[in-house]
This record gives sequence, structure tokens and C-alpha cells, in this order.
Amino acid sequence: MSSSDSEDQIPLSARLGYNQVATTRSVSSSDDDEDNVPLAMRTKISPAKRKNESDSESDTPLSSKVKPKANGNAAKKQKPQPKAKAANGKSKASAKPRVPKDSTVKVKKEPNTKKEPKVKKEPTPKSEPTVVKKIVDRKPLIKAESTASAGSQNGSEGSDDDYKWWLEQKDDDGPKWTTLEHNGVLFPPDYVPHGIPLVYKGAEITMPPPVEEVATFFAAVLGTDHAVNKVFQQNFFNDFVEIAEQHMDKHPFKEFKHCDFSRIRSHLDEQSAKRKAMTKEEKETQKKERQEIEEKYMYCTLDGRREKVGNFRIEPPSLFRGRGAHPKTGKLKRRVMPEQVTINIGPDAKIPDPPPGHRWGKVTHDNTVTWLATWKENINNSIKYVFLAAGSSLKGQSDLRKFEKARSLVTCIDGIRKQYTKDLKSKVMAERQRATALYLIDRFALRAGNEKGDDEADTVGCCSLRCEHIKLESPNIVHFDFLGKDSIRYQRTTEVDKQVWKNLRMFMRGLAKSDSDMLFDRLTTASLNKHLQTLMPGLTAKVFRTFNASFVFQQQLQNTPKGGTEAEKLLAYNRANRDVAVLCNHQRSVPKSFQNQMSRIEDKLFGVRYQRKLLKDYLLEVAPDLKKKHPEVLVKDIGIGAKEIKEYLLSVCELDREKVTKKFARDNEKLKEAKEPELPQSTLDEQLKAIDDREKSIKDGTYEPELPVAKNATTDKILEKIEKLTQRINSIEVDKIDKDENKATALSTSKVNYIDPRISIAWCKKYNVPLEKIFNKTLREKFTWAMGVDSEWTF
DNA sequence: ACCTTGACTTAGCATGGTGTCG
DNA sequence: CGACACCATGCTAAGTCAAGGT
Repeated sequence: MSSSDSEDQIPLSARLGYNQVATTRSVSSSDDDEDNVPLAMRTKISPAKRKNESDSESDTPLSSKVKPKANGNAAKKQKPQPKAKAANGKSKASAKPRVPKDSTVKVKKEPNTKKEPKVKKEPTPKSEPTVVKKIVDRKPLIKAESTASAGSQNGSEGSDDDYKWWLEQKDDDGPKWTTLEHNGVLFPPDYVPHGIPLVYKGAEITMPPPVEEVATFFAAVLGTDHAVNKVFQQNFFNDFVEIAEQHMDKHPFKEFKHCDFSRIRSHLDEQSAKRKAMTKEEKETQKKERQEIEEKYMYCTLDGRREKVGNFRIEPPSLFRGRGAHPKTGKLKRRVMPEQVTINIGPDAKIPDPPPGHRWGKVTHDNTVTWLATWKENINNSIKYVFLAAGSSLKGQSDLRKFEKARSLVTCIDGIRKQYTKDLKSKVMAERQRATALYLIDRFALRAGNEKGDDEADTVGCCSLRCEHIKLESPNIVHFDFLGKDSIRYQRTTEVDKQVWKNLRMFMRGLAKSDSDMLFDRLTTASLNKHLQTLMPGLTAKVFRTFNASFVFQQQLQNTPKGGTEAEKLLAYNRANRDVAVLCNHQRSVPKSFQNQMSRIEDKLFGVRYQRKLLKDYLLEVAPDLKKKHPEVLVKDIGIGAKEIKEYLLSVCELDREKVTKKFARDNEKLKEAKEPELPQSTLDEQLKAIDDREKSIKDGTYEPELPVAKNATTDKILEKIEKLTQRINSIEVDKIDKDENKATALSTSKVNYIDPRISIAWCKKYNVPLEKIFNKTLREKFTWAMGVDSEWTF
């Protein structure tokens, strides 16, 4: 069978017009032959033999090189025993030793060779925090622009804010800074006890503050899904009891189900109500106070320039809200003490004072990293950092680097696709799996998919897909259904390249594989990325996401109407954005009020169309001769029949009744406060009566609508009004479409992380759309480096 | 050669301020 | 002018990936 290119296309790429599988033809040997190979493998090899050789045809020359380390079969029991991956036979199918390229690749490692191996502890004065130094000499910048008054103590030079780092060539992997000054981190306030008891089996238990604090954490979560999640409850309760044991001589807490947090909850509700009820001034002062405290942490001085710090606040204690089915969800995240915090700062800078009575855990001077402070969190033992803000030069530089890397894929993507398309038929199983995975990553923007542990939520990416996550349907349909990052469901049915389909079928059928087995049992993210490095320096799996997102976006923007209104252009922009979001599977929960909002828009729309219809009818009546001059007046509106109008008018009555009643209550409330006589009930009754009358007249068809123009309006005036209404209708319709298409899709993630901002900026210039319409202040700050591109810039 | 750790990007959700609309 | 939707922003969890450690 000759595979036709078009057949191999997946819908998206077809729609987008960049064509990958033109490359399919490069494999000219008949598909059938290739197709048979895997089958032959399956039928020819005895199970016993396959155990070790399952990854390749045993009698091909290539296969002799393939020496799986461990029993590949044993490695298969995937999820049940995550550690089993250790046994994954790594067939180092050395198809082609690619030595030369490697040297380029290595470049990245250079700085680290420079890094002296983590100096443990320098001899430091006993009572002082350990100070670790690791200063890497700054490589001379291309433009020795270090205007940075390297020693500036107060870093108050605001004028440096417009330092344009993107105009100079920065070294990718040199030191990250030369001088660094900052004021450390801000700790959350101490717990303030409220003394409200927890009710346990009906008994009020007043707890010592540390115990009360934990109980209060749970009270705060009441009303959310967490509160009814059994794992969350149990994890919380275990830690709660532990704390209780530490702080109470005896306590009655035996089972979660006997705990009643409602009293504490009411207290919390009261507090937040109080906060809400504060006057503007009070809020204002409070805000000012807060800012005063935060001010010193907000900025640091990096190479003499003032830069914004991101998350200078130490994370407060709380119950861990793991996403999805996280085994540790609900566990107590403990308060972080200064003694656990490491401060990273310039060697000559003043070390910030730790909170009174405390010391820093450690102070380092490591200029190979960008963080200002770090600590270890107790839930997953992971490391938390204080970094600079997104708009800082350090972040900007790496952002630019990221997009430039993705951009360099543009020129070599054809070759890479050709290569992996060819490898889809490789005789070496590991290569075939790698090529197949790469195809999925490239076409469907899947994540790499690292292995995960038992103590994490069961989510997967490409390399960690299990057989249960895909279903095949002849001739070349694949159904994906799995939980990805953040336990977001990835569900998609799509056509794939025929060879990919065959490969998937083969991988799934592999020796006695079951649903819970790894689909790509010969593949790891590490091996995949290592391979990618040989194709292009710096290439990793995630680059494909960036590349495809930006590329698709640029393609789709070509649908912008040249002569359209701004709203139409923005719609085109948002649609392109949405295509990317869909590609990357960026979801959000449908807003609770969505249905409401939608029907309100529909009502609004109908109202305006109805008004227009009234005017049209009126015109036709008073000036029938206009028919000829203005045929548009004749155009009948669809969906505005007598029945619909009646429904609409009646619903308006309903709404009006509500409105009037509410307003009445509100007015009286005010009068009451002002100690003035309240309005009599009759006022409301009169209004309601008017509405009742209207309703009746609508029902019996005697209702006479008011025209939305003055009685004596000229025809021209009326035509003008009609035109205005038409515009309004169009704009509402545009809004409506946009809204509906957006309800479950998060556009921001791709905008912030995946789409090269230069595409958007060039688009704004080309179509004369103000940048504020698409980038909010945060985004504009984050992407200052991209502002200079002209309207013709392309990704 | 593996596993772990460290550093950094990517992710959705909660929330609180703000703009808009009647 | 208040209610309400909306949006920006903060927050921190959850990924990626390569160096380091064993």
C-alpha cells in the first residue's frame, strides 16, 4: 500500500498548513515489508527469547548490537511498581555514533566545570551562619557595558530601569550576576490564636495555639472539594493528631469524622466579612502598611541595577493542596524557620538581618544561580526558591533564549521530521519507539513525561504513557485519554501517520503487555533528550511545544481580516491564541456563572435586534418608498417572530419586577439609615402594577412598544439609528462567539509561556491594533525585550 | 549507569481590586 | 452608586532536564 501523504496528516497540521509528512516518502521501501517486520518479530521469537530481545528482530544484524541490560519484560509491570523502571532494558541501539556534534552540545556544561564542586563549609566563625562562596569570574561581556556601579550600596539608581539588556549579546552560560544585593525574605506573621474550640463528639475542645492553627487550616478548606476528599481528610488528621500529641497532655482525637470545625469556620467567615466591610480608608491604610513592610523586599540590586523580586514571601504553613489524586494531599505543610533558609547574595553585599532571635541556615555567594533564597519544603522534600520577577532581566534573557531556541527549530524541523519518519520503521525497537514518541510530541505537543513516584499523583506525559492511555481504531485513528500535568485530562481522537499507528499497535501488543504496562518500554526522557541533542544543540522535548505553539500561532494569525474592525481583528487574534491553547491542552474550569452570562448575552442580543426590527417596521410603514433606496431595510431578521418577541417581552417583565423590587428595598434601607421616613409600600405596588399591565397587554397582543427614537425623528435619523444598532448587534455577536469558544480554554498559559511575544507585537504593528488590547501590564513588562520588532518580523 | 537533586519553567486556581452597567 | 462580572495578580504545585552523587 502506498501511503498517501495526505492520509498521514493529522487534522490539525492539515489545517495549519505546515506539512510534516512530506517526509514519509523518504522511506521508499514498501510499507508492507516494514509493516511485516514487527509482526514477524512477534510471531517468530519465542517468548523466552523475547524476554531479552524483544526490542529487535533477533536475526537482523542490527539486533546483535542490542543488548538490553536487564530483563525487559520484568520492567513492564509499570505502574504497580514505579521503581521497576530501574529494570528497563536500555538498548543502546547505537545506530550511528555521532561524535562530532557532541562537542557543540557540551558547551552548555562548561560553566559547571568551572563551578568548584560545592564547597561544603568554609571555616567560619562558630556562631555565624555557614558561608559558602562560589563566585565565578564574569566573562567579559561583548559590550563591556557593566556600567553597573558594581558596589552601589543602596541601588537607588532608578534611571537604570531602562537598561536594554537585549541589545547586547549575553553569554548563555556565564555567571548570572556579578554583584547582588537584597534584603532577604519576608516571613509570614506568627499565628494569632482565636480560642474557638473544635467540637469533637459534641464536646468543645479548646486547643493550644499550635494545634488550633492546624484545625483552623482545615476549617478554612471547608466548602471546597478538599474538605470531602477522604485522602485529604486522613492526611490532615494524621498530622493534626501528631501536633496534638506534641502540644496537649491528652486529647480525645481519634477519628476525623467526629471533628466539627463549624465553629471555627464561622469565626473565619466573620473575619472575612469584617475585612470586606472595612471602609475604603481603612483598606487604604492597611494596604499602605503592608506595602511599607514589603517595600524593602520588593527589589534587589543586580549588577548595580534595581530589579524586581518575584516571590520574596516565605510560603506560609497550610494544608498541602495537591492536585488530582495526590497521595499526600492534606498533609501539614510546616512553618518555615529562618534556620532552614539559605540566603544567596553578593560577597560584598550586606547580609540581610534574620528575624530577631533567629539566624539564617546558610549564606552563599553563588553567582551561577539566579535565586536569592531557598528552603526545603517538608511535604515532598522539594526545594523552593525566591527568584526575580518575570519582568527582570535575568528572566527576560532566558525567555529570549528559549524562544530563539525554538525559533532555530524552524530551520531544521524538516530534517528532524524526515529523520524520525524514517526511524518509524527502524529495526531497532528503541529507535522505533523513540521516533514514534517524537512524532506524538511534535504533532500533539505532548510533554516529555518523566517517570513519577508512588507518592505523587498518577499523571503521565509522552514517554510515560501506558497502554491503557490509548485506544486504536482502524485504519489509523488513535484515542488518547490520560491525565497530564496538574491532572488535567488529555482527551483527543485523531488520525495519525499510518506507520505510527502500526507502531503503536505493535508496542501495545508486545509480549503479554497489559493495560498498566508502559507503551514505550524502551524509552526514557533522558534517552530521548540525548538523541535530540544530536539533532540540534540544546534541543529537548519541551522545545517542540514552544516551537509548535509559536508556529501555529503565527500561521493562524494570517486569518486576520485586513480591513476588519478592531473587534474582528481581536477575534482573529484570540482564535489563533485559542488554537494554540487547544493544541497544548490548556484548560480551565468552566466558570460557574457561564451559563448565566451566556443567556444574558443572548437576551441582550435579542433586545437590540428587536429594537432594530421595530425601527425597520416603522420605516417601512411611514416611508415605503425607502424600500428602493435602502433595500437593507427589507432584510428580515431571522429568529424574531411574534412568538420569540412575546417570550422576550415577558422575560423582560420578569426582570423588571425583580429590579423594581430590589431597588425599592435598597432605597428604603438607605432612608432607614438616614432616619428618614421610608417609602410607602404603595410606591412599589404602583410600579409593579404598571409591569403587570404591560404583561397583560403583551399577552393579549395589545402591547405597543416604544420606538427607540424620538417621535419626530427624520428618516435619515432613523436609518442612522438602525446602522448603529446593526453595529451593536455585530459586536455583541462577536463577543458571544468568542465567549462560548473560550469557556473551557485557558488562553493565558500559552500567551505567557509559549507564544513568542514578538509575533504578537509584530501583529499589532501590522494591523494597527494597540498592544494593550492583547497584553496587559504584566505581560508588557515581561516582554519589554520584544517590543522593538517591526511589523514584518517572523518567527 | 543509574538515581537523586537542584534549578528553573509551566500550570491552574483563589482572590481581591477594578471597571462596567443599569 | 452599588452589584456584579472580570481580570490581573499572587500563589504554589507540578512539570522539565541535566549535573552531581553513588
